[in-house]
Amino acid sequence: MNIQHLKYILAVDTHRHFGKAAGECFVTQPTLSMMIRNLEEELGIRIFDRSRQPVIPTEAGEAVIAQAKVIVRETERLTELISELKGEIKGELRMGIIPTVATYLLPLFLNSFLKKYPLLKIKISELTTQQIIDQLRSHHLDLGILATPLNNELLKEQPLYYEQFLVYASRDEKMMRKKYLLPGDIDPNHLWLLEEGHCLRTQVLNLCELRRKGLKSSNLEYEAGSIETLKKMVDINHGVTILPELAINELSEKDREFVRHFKPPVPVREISIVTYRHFVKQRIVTILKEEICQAVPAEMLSLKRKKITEI
Amino acid sequence: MNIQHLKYILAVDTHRHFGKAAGECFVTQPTLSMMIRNLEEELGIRIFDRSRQPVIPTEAGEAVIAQAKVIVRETERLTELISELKGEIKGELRMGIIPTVATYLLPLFLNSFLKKYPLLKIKISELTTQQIIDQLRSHHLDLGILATPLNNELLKEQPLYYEQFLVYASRDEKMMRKKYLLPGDIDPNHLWLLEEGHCLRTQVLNLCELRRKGLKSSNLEYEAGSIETLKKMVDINHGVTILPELAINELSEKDREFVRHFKPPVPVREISIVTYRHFVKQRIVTILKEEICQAVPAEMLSLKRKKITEI
DNA sequence: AATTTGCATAGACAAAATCTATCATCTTGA
DNA sequence: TCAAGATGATAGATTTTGTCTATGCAAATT
Repeated sequence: MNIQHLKYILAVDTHRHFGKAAGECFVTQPTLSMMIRNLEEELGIRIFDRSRQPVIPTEAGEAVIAQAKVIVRETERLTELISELKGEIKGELRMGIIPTVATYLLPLFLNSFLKKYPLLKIKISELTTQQIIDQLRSHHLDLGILATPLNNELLKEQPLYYEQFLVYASRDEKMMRKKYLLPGDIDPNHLWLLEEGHCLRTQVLNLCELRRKGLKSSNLEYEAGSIETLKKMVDINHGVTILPELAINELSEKDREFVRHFKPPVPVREISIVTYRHFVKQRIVTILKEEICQAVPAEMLSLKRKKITEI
Repeated sequence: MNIQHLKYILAVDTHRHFGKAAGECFVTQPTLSMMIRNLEEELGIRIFDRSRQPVIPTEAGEAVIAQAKVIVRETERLTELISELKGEIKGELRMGIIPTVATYLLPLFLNSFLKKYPLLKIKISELTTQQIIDQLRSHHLDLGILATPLNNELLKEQPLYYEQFLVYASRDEKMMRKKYLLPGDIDPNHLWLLEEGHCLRTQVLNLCELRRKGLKSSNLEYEAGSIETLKKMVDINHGVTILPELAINELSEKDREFVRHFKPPVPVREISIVTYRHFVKQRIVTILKEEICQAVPAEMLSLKRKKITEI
């Protein structure tokens, strides 16, 4: 039994067809048939039932295929590891990123990063924090970029930057007369929030020490799906919202009039690269980290006069 | 790269000597040298530093060896799985068992079990509950026999039997005049306990609703290392102790005078076979379970008029 | 009945793994 | 210091394994 045998049975399992499976393995159909028959003889069990069309795995075959998948996956990890050890920056990097970071961070570094490492294929998915954690665990993602700390022993967090929360409000909000605000200055009944699932929503609730109950219900209940929408709600319907620093940087000169800072130590969210414990492409992560840290404003890299908001 | 290559590098890593490693792999030294050189060329990295004696892995080699171990281990699991699928009862079964069970349970089934399945090699270690859980997780054990429930999602528990707790006390204990006892009848200051680490100790403390504080300290502090010792302490120094049912079965006719039952529902401990989630030798476990259930008294198999004591 | 589809078989060939014999280098101790 | 021993590398022969092309056979389809 060798790894090739296992790849053959996985291909047949996938295609349920010897000819197509052979094509995927870049061998002829007789070769693949022979190899699988040899393996079945060596193991002493039948893996596929060829009497039915399309072929299906036997009951025993199902179990063997499941374990074969584990082995093939681990050999792939070995080749990734070796590529990593040789300092090669290539292959595939599957990245999960929370939406409230993605919109503003990706444009800052992605293009130059792709140009610098043309052999690296990057797959990005916008996901919630929980989805990222799940998919790191199931090996569907290599790394996540999200707000930390997560307090999960199986995950490794490498902080990237600390992003201020800022207040964006309409002119008629009382507090807008002050220069520096405290969380208590915000009227919870005028506060626009993101919809459930966004960790930014939870952080804003924590920051304002609200649990979102006992609030007066107005004639409009609306929970925004993006930061862009939050801002528009303030522009059109008045009220107040809390935006992350990178979103502010994109505002026009005129809109910045409606931004107020918190009083130091300013509340921030910690944005980190998160990987699973035994992750092998550590070098790629280091490079990615450097690239991002160069792309964001330098003052965001330190924690001076800042205070991390829990998720 | 194939599995054989990986086994070769693991052998060299183990022996730090090409000749000995070749012997372990049942090939000649030139074959092994050649294979490893081929692999190193294919991967493009040097795995062993042969300039030193004995040979040592390079830094990169250490990482490759670690991942190779994972792969080889998973292929071993595949062959175990296949053996299992073929209904063969052979190979190695590494079993962890808590001491308070081992002493009394093993003699009941082990000999006949070994005779029935001569191809099965059984390795038994007496370990604490925590050690068993750790070693199941690290794959150093295939299964554990211990008191449950453990409330651990990664582990699968298959209850074997429910073992009564019984009181063994010297004649001068007041409660010995009653026929059926309640936990409250036991004088905590006269109670002999096993040393820390035994789950039986914890269960006895739970049963008597003690946390072992606020007790008068006598001029003798002694925590026993085995049930046999507990009994002797009662015999010689008077007092009371709590023994599991199987230990009672071994007492002489005379000693049984000093045994009292609890009032129904009698407190019991649940003894189970515990395996790790993806364990493959499920059939062997089934057989073992049947064998044990035949060996213990039939009335221990049901939970009727019994109540499980938490650990 | 003829055709197509899908897997198995046979024989040839090429690649690989392994063997025996031998070499090169380094260490050790008389 | 130099021969002996230990250790790994190299060379060439041989066996084993993997793969190909060509073809066979059975079942499904037209």
